[in-house]
Amino acid sequence: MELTKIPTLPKFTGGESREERTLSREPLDKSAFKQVIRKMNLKVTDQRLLILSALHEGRTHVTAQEVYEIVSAKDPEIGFATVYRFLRTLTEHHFVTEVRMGGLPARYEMTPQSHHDHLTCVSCGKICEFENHEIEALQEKVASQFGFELTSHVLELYGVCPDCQKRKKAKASFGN
Amino acid sequence: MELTKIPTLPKFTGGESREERTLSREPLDKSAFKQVIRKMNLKVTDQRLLILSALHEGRTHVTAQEVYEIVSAKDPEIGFATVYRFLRTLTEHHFVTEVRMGGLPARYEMTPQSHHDHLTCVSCGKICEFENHEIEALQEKVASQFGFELTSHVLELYGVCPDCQKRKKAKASFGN
DNA sequence: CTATCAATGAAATTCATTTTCATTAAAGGG
DNA sequence: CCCTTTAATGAAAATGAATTTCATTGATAG
Repeated sequence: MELTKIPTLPKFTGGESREERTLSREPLDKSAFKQVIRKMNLKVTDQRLLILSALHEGRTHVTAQEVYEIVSAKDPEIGFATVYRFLRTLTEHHFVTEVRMGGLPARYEMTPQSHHDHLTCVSCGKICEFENHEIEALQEKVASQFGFELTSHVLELYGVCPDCQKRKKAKASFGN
Repeated sequence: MELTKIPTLPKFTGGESREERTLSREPLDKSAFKQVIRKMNLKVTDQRLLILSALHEGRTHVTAQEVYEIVSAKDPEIGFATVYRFLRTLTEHHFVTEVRMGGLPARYEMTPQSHHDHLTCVSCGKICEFENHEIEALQEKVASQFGFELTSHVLELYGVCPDCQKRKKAKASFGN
């Protein structure tokens, strides 16, 4: 029986301030980014290198606007459309994954090596990532029962995080 | 062990033309719609009754634009904003469920009595509905492991439907 | 029947996203 | 290294869904 993978400290990637963890990936140098761009048959430009490094070093789940602000700090000449276009291209080539919730602006993250889904607090916006092979297996099973070849899925759980549960209880008792 | 519920005929709700099945609910009369509106502490208007009947009789997963066109046919005076506003209100009160896929316009359906998730064909847009209690149970488990109280979830599976698989194979062999 | 206040319709607005187009610059061959 | 080709860029305009505004209309309680 496969167990749900639970990190020793829940990966709360965010909080009231919408801060998220910074990624601690192995440092990818410029030439690695160039490889990525060349794999897509695109020309290597400073703008694209900047965007990739922003995605790589920055926090996960950034909006296009946020990426634009990050790269603008290093090169004020860079255009918004360039960021948008490249994010779309990266998404189409699956180097980046687009996450959309409700009608909010799309958020982007480097496509994670190990697939994960999201558990989001409806009260404060915290995002926990999780991975559950049992659920994945059942999804495959459902698809195959309908004769589908599964290509991808979106699983977003919404709930109230422990902190917000406490906060609500505190407020409730204060109110009485 | 709970089995995935599979209808005798897969509920293919759509096809190339984006047609979807019409619902065969027990006929709700006007007074039932009035009840729904009154439950929300809203005033009963002809427009709202029209919108409800369009949602009830029409196909599932309609866009606001489609609802507008349906009700326009019966009452050309009706405004787009009225449709939008009422769909939002219905959604907030959980009488209607909003489904968003990618950046496409939101689609609405009467909130299903038995919860179901969607299996969508990325090639032709067909939507199959399914229900899997094992997956639901595992979702609860994951949430509780993070200390969350689960309030809702979105599970969308994407794949290639049997028809499109055949079509692609046919095209491939024709090409050689 | 009348007053009150929500609901409506038309149009304007917002905001994310996408496209246009003139200019700039990457990459490959000489 | 220079030139040519063609893609990439940046600014601005365009698009399109969603939302809001506001003057008018109409539902409902008394």
